[in-house]
Amino acid sequence: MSTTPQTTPRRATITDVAREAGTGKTSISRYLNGEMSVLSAELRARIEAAIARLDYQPNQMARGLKRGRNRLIGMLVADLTNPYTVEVLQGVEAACHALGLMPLICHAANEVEMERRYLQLLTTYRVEGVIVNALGVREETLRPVGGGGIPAVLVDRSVDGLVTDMVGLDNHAAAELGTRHLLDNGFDDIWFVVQPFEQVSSRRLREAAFREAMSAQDRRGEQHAARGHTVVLDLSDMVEMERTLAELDRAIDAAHNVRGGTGAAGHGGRVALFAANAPVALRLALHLKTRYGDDWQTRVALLSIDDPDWAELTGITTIRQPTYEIGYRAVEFLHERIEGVQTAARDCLLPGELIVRASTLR
Amino acid sequence: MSTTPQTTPRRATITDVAREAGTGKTSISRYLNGEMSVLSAELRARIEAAIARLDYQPNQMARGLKRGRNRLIGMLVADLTNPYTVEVLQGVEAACHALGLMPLICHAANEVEMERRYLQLLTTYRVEGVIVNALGVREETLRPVGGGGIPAVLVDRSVDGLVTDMVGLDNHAAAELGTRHLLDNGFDDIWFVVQPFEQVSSRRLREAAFREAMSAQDRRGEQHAARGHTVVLDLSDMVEMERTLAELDRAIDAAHNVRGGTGAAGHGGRVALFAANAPVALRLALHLKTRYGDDWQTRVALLSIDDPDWAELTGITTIRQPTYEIGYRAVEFLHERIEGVQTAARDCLLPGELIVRASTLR
DNA sequence: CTGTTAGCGCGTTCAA
DNA sequence: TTGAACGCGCTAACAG
Repeated sequence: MSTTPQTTPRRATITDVAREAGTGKTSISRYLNGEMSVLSAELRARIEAAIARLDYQPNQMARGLKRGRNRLIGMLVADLTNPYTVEVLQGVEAACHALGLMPLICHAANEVEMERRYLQLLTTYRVEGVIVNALGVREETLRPVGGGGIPAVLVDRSVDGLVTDMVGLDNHAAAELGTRHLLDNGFDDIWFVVQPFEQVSSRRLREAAFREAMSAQDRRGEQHAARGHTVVLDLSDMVEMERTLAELDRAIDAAHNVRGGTGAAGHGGRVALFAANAPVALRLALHLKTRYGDDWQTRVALLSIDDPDWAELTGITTIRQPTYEIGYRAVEFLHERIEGVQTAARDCLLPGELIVRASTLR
Repeated sequence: MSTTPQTTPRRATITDVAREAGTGKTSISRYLNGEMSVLSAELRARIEAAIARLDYQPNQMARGLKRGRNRLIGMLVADLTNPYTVEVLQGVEAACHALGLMPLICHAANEVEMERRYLQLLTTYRVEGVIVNALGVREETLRPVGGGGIPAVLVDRSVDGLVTDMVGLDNHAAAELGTRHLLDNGFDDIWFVVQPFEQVSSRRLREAAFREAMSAQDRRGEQHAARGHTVVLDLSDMVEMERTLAELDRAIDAAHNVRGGTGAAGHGGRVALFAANAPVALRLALHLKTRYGDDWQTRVALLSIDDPDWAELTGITTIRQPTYEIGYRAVEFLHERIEGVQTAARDCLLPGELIVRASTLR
């Protein structure tokens, strides 16, 4: 059965259907748009038959060109590798489905240049709006978007100088939640590990909230104050990353021994790493496993924002983001803008949920 | 700085630019298409200025409508949750970039109905071709595609009765590779765990190759023959899944005790589970962890086709698919078809790579 | 070198 | 109820 795939036999157009049905294009158009009340049953039947016979499917491009709207929206994501992104996408798709929109997914693969190109492309294809979860966009890149250009909604991160709707995690509350959890469980040293801030506002916000929660603890006058540190880990630069991890190792060693411990598990200060997101957490877990072996969790506790599916398997505590809802809300916002809503730019901050697992319990 | 996002001020068209530059549309069109040699330097400068002043961006929809090609291809995927899919996507994107194509990603989220809708939509948007990695499509669904319709390339799975190019893993070799590895490492009982076959050819092929490799072992007359079993695990039906897992548990218990062992680790028959893909492997790992605790790997070995990032963390042996290349090749095939290549339908089977980790070593 | 003309496939008056 | 004619934004064929 190795038939040769044959060449495409030019699709039928509305004109073909009109001729086949022995009528004009207008009637076909009306039929397609459901204006049945304006068509005699007889003509409708003929049109139906003609369409079926020709296997006709209206050209959406042409329709869009005509009516000036194509029901297309762009979804620009920075990293599909991050489970967070895929989960948000589910919400986006569900909402689009409900609202009659069609999402075009564009994956920048963490490359700023790609991002720029896709944004350009979405613009020239005249999508009605875009949802952007981007890495390095600055205000200029998004110029054609938001304010003066097509409607835009930002997800997870805001862009300096760009006034648009934004929806994402309540980063402040989430980081505070995680930090409090670690403090309540008696950790002595906590490292907040985050990727280079760059233009990503959520990273900065999470780190700031972490530091704030750590100093709030000081002022509360707990019996012994825990120490907080921030480490910036660049996942895209192997060499730099290894260097940072080695440095972290030394610091952890020092913390383990500071309270006169022998260095064995549970004898020195208790150490926790607070990963700002799942990719960081994964990298840390892999590193810790390499360094301490399979029972690395007895030496260092790991807590992460994001709840990738391996978290359950590894038993690390996480703060799960309401990803589905984030995506859903983003589309709702965008839809309102497309429909012409003119209110001031809105922020929608959704709460994270602490999922306690074995890793952070005493 | 809570400025109100203002309404879209109608984008400039080619006519606007022509007027602004004091010339005709044709010249603008020529400029846009890089036919510089046919334009006086003076006119070109005026056009350039006009374009900049109006921030003009050509409408791709209109262009596509005119020239009959829009450089768009559809990428229909069944499940973005599966890391395999995302990895393939990377290859697809790279190839598209290189060939000047624009991939529209459509995510069916494992729903056959979604799949149908997206396929329909891609068709009506007149994409030049589609890459399909689908769940339940049958020949009818893909009718508009492949043979008589727009060019199509299948990824990972073929569809009965549909004659098109296909690219994916060499399932037979991969399953055999995994099975041989388990046999060589002295496992006594091996369960091949796979999702319901449905229309997914790769599942069937892998299972068949597993069984074949198991019986080939018999004929080789090894000192003691291992027993092979197949389990179908439906991840989408929680109740059914739990039932199947409980059954599997009992069978494993029996195997553990069969050689007079006490049931303690390492005393009975050695047991391995061979997961047909990553989602199955994850589900199995979670279950085993629940049942046996953190040291579940001392009781049961896990091997999986697909190499998700938690595999390294958990230390399970895997067979990594050449995902990037699969995606890249798929686009190359499709591109050839779009350009009119007429050869018979081709199959491209790429080899998997065995990555041995602690889980399956004696 | 440049502009005019005629569509691409479709929706929308407007008159019949 | 029906259909002819015009135009959406753009490209291509043909003059000048």
